[in-house]
Amino acid sequence: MVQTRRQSGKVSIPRYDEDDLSDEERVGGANVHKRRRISEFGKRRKIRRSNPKDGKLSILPSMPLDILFEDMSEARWAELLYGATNCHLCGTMNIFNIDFALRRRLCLSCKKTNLVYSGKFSKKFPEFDPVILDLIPYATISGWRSFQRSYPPNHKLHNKPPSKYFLESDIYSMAQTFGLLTKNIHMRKPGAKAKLEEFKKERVEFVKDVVEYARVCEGWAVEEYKRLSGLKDEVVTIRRNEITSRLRSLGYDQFDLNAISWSRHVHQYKDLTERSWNIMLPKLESEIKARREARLRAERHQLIRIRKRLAASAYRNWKVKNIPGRDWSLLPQDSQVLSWEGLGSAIEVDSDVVVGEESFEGVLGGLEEVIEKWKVDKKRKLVSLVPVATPSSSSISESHAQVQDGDANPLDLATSIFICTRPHCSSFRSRALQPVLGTSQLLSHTCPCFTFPISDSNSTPRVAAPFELRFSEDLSRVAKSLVECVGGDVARMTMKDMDKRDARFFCGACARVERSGLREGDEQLQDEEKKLEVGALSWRACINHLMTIHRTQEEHQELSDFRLLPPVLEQQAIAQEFCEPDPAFGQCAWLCACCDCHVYCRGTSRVGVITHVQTQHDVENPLEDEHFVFDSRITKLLRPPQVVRLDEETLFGLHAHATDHKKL
DNA sequence: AAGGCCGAGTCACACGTGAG
DNA sequence: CTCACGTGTGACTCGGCCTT
Repeated sequence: MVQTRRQSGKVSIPRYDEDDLSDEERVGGANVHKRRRISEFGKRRKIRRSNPKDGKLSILPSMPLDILFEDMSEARWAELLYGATNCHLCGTMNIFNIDFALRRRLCLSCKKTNLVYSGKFSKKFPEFDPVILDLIPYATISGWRSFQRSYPPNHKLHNKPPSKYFLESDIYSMAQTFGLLTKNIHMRKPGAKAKLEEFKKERVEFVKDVVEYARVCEGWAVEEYKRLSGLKDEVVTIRRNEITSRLRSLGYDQFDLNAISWSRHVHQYKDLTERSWNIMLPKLESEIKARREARLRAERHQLIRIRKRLAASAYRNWKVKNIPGRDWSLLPQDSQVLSWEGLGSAIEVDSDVVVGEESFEGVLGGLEEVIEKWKVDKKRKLVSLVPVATPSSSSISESHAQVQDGDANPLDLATSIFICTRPHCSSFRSRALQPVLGTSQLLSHTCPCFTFPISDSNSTPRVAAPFELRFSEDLSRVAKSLVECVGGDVARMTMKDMDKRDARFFCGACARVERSGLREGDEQLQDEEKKLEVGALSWRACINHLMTIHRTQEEHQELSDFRLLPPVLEQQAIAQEFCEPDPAFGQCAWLCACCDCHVYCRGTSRVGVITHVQTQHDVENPLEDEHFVFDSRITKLLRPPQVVRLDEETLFGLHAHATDHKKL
């Protein structure tokens, strides 16, 4: 709880005794001592007034005093309205809310402790007659709310009369008077009963009038507050206009003056003096300077954005003119090209130079050479990542970095499998890392691993994005075992060769799990039933199988446990595949041949690719195999493998192979 | 369920103070 | 005397709790 100044002992509690202070004394009567006490408190209250006459009785006519009560003179109203802003009960300062029904300034704290809610009266004062509540003026706002509760028109409590809160001292005082009158009745004093009835009637009338007049006064107070704040706004506006006109005459731009009009030096409820002007001027000037710089920065930023859009448009036109659509995916990203210094220097020229699309056309002439160099460098970097297996072991000692261009492209080897480890990379699918296979896929990989353009020694080195495209030794080893299974030359067999061979493998690890399941199941199984069911996997599906099924499991240890199916089963699986409709067919194995002819990318549906060709390449009636193609590699990767039955003999072969492998 | 009670947190503004 | 700045505190709001 916050301690008030009175509570902390800084302020003594003033007395506010209505009875011993006459109206005359309140507004300048003979009691100098009391007047000084009030005026001292008055000093602490500093409600700013533009006109020194404000706050005196001269403004009282604006108060609706047409209904004046005998118990409350004009002077006392003036004291209530414009007197000290201390709480009339505890003396706390800065109490601006006046309760017009109670005719007192009361702080929230006093309201909380001294107001009695009518609903609690009988419990709090069981010995008092509840009738007396009708004889006491009441507040309609408690100390817990600064407004009266109101309900929407359709609410059942919409017409509920406001809650009543009575001042505790009023209750005691009324109880005393009421008690006296009833006592007279008990004493059988003549006319006592009539006197009580008369008193009650008068008081009820009085309360009614007080409460009604309080509503009028509250309305006036709201209007008065509005009027005063309007005056205040006027003063603030005059000050602001004066300051801005002075600054304008000093040569400052209206743009920047608008920006500082809400500055705390400007937006103040104070008259502008020469002294304050001299003090604030240097501060304002530095503020204006900062604003102007910020504005110029923002304008420049906006200009650069517009120029970048123009440059991007010029680059696109250049691509259309010079690069066949199918090679676009091999080009650097637009953002990379925009930061290329050829375009960059045209974008960054001074703001007053007019830059149009044609400003970039001349520069773009030199772009092709830069891109060619970049592509060569990119390929060289990737090739350098492909390790060369030495004859003695499968460990990596050298790389293909020095391989002559005449040799077969190492990136196309079946064993050259890369993985992009960048989070949210487009090659991510179903949470498992997706391998990046083949030259075109590698070169069109969209992650900004390769800085463009390649930095020459004299240019400033750019901050490169972390290189996250990595040669995957694990997967490469698996691919190597697959190549060996089909009797291929690991150093020469390319991905295309593997696709052409189109062999079918099965996963040894999964087969062993299947076999142990059978063993535990029933010892009495027939020979036919002892046969294992395994999936017939293409070489690409093997890689996929490993990435999705075994990547997180312990079997991961036995990476290269894929085995070639016996020729009979292989033929059987291929035949089954041929007979059964491919569920992936028509779904997501279609590629655009216009922008991505030989480049692997995520396939889409047939309808999707047709729409793409129509909208992106302006082909009205796209033709299959000309504008879009079906990529069977994707279906082999995605479709569920055909199930073939493996006999014990092959399984023993598998077992022997595995133990042999371990011995080696 | 209505409606008052009550604590906690935030905001705006008046006051105190010291400098010029 | 005027002003800037820091501080104290009443006003206000919100939301949960309690009573009727």
